[in-house]
Amino acid sequence: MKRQQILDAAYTVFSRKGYHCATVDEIVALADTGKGTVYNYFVNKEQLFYTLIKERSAAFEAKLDITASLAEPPLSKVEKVIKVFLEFYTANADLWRVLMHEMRGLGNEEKGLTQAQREKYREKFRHSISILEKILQEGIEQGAIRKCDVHKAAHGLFSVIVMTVFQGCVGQTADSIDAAARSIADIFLYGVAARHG
Amino acid sequence: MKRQQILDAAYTVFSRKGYHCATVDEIVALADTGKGTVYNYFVNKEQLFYTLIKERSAAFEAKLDITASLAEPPLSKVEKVIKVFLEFYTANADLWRVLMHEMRGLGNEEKGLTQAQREKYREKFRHSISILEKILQEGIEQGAIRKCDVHKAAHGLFSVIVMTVFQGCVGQTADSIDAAARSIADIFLYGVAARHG
Amino acid sequence: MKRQQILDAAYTVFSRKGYHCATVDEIVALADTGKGTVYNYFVNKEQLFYTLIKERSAAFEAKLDITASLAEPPLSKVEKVIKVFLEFYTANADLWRVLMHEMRGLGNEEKGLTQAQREKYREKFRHSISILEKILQEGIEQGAIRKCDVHKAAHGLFSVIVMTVFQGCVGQTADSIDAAARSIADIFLYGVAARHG
Amino acid sequence: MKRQQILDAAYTVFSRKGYHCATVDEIVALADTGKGTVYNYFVNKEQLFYTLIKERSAAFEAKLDITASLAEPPLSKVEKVIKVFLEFYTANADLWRVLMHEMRGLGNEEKGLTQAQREKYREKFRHSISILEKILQEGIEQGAIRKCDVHKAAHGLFSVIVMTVFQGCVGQTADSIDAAARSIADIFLYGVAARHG
DNA sequence: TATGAATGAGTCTTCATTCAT
DNA sequence: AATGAATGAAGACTCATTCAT
Repeated sequence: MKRQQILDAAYTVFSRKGYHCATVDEIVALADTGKGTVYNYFVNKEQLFYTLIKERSAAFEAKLDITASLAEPPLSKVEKVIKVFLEFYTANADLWRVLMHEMRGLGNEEKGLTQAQREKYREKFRHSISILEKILQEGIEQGAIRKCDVHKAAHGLFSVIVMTVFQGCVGQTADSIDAAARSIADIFLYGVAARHG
Repeated sequence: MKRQQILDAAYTVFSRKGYHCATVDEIVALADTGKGTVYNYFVNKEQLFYTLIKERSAAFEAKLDITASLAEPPLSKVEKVIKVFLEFYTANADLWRVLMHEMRGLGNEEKGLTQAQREKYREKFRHSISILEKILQEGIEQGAIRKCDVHKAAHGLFSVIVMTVFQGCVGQTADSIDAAARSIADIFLYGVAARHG
Repeated sequence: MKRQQILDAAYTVFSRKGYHCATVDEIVALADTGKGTVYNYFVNKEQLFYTLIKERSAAFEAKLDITASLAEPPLSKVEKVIKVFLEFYTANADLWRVLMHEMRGLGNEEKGLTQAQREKYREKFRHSISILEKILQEGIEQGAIRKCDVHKAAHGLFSVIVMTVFQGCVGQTADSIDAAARSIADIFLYGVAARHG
Repeated sequence: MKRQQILDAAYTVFSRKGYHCATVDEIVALADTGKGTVYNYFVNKEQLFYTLIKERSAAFEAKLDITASLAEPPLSKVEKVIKVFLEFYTANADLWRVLMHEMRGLGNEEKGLTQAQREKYREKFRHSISILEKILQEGIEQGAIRKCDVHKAAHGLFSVIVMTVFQGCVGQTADSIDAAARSIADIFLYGVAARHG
């Protein structure tokens, strides 16, 4: 119970302040617990952050895998999977923004995240993108998507999704997410160029 | 001279460590100067960071404006402007990643950047995106680009460019940038959907 | 307990060095504690100083009020109250000298004391002097003291007391204080001029 | 010429900020000169301060000596000498307040003033007080002043003068100074006690 | 298990002083 | 003589982490 309180508080504080500006003191105050308690459940600030990310993304990753393996026409599957992404990212936009920043840090091992830790985070993103690749590849094989570098295309799609969210272009309502998913899918699939003929 | 040494060192350290983990001590060590010297030229760490951003982006912004006002077919102008973006962002990827993170309201007013300061940074991005909008709008008027929400489309394009760079998908060579620009323009303009007829 | 150790050390260091030259490091060393501990109990150096003043003067102020309200002949009450002042000021001469210096608007708002803080300190002195005024006024009403501007006279008396202490003219022994009190009272009440008649 | 500009600026800044909060930068800015120039004329901040004190008090000390050796009735000589004090101290109140504070510092030799330096300052005050003693002693010998500890009495008188000034009870006009001198002389000579008979 | 007082390494920033021009 | 860029020692304050209760 205390553990969950701490994780919830950590979610709020990390989201608001970023990894470095978030202080254990603030998390503790919000979690209504003692500072020592945090260190009973988590070995340090970094591992608290990691645990938070892991637990928050678990359900999303499961849903992503399921969506990818549905039997469905490629183009509509693309839109569906975009929606799954948007649902998760809009709900966790702030925390994930923080995560994406911290992942970079070629910084020293002392501050910021450990190199090893960072690799774990990166793996998560790679997994997500590989799902998109798989779907695109499927589409190509079925002739619904034109031949292209699926890796780059998947990356591009992922980027647009993430940026759309991070730029605050999507609301949190189901409708808003639906509309954004359609809009992204439309541009991604058909481009912005005028079609002649 | 010392001023430039400091700015160069700051570029390296901020890029590697991010704004918070970068220490003045490290910048000073790399710049091969005394700590006091930094404070002779810059009022504090934040203003050093800001100056860095401003000086690094000046040439880029000028070039962007010029490119936007060239008389040229819309579609090829899109590709050209994408190239301008890519050239700048690949050369400054790490620092801009840091900037984009700090710009978010994260962190308290004390640490991190001032609210007022952040607004200045945001203005830079707004300007870049407005250039894209202008070009797209031009394309629509000339019938080269299909009607769409230019603001959203510009945002999307900007996002793809930035993300492409930040994901490390582009090398620093002119060839690599050319290829990436073409690839982004291609997907952005024509989408990934197979064209039938 | 640590709190008291810190206050005791702060008393010594502030008394010896003055507000500005006193360093937290030195206080910490003397208090035999860690630097962070100081900041657990006091928000900053200034508030540590203020707390010190407040706690040290509390007992004195209480005693002053009591002495002022005793039923006693005015002239002997004047001597008594002078003694109360001397007892306190001789015991805290160094720290109070520091306080009186800092109270002046000297120094910028950043360093030194806040304007607001200074006002609090000044209030303490105003209170002390008003007690003297009250006693002198009483004396005038009872015909024991000749009519004069009580505010100025109280100020003058206060000044003599404080200066006597600050000039180091009084020892710490009860006898020394008694003698000084009598001497001050004598000159203040009867002047130094020879009386003819 | 530069030398005098620096001394004038130093007077202003030391008076306003106190010894420690005054910065060489500020003095230099006010003196409209270069920082190095200060160190051409004065060996360091402390010696600049000392020089300032010395030059400012020279005329006063001369006048004091003259006044003391005038052939004049003791009581009126007391009032005259009080006036000399008041004239000087009201004109230099802020700087002398600063001086009196710095003189104390039992502080370390590093910051604040040197022990040796402090002794020089103290000597100045001792001299002033000894003048008062001399006048009082003269008065006693001539029967105008009742027998008392002249050292203590001189100290007391000096204290009242200084405090009167420091408390801001005296204006800078000749009239204000005259009035204050008479008032101090009156209380000092005749006391505040009612005279019966 | 829960707590929070204690800690000190690490950070930014200031400022008197020097010295080459 | 005049200058001001360069310097670094020193100081206030923060915060993740520990450990005794």
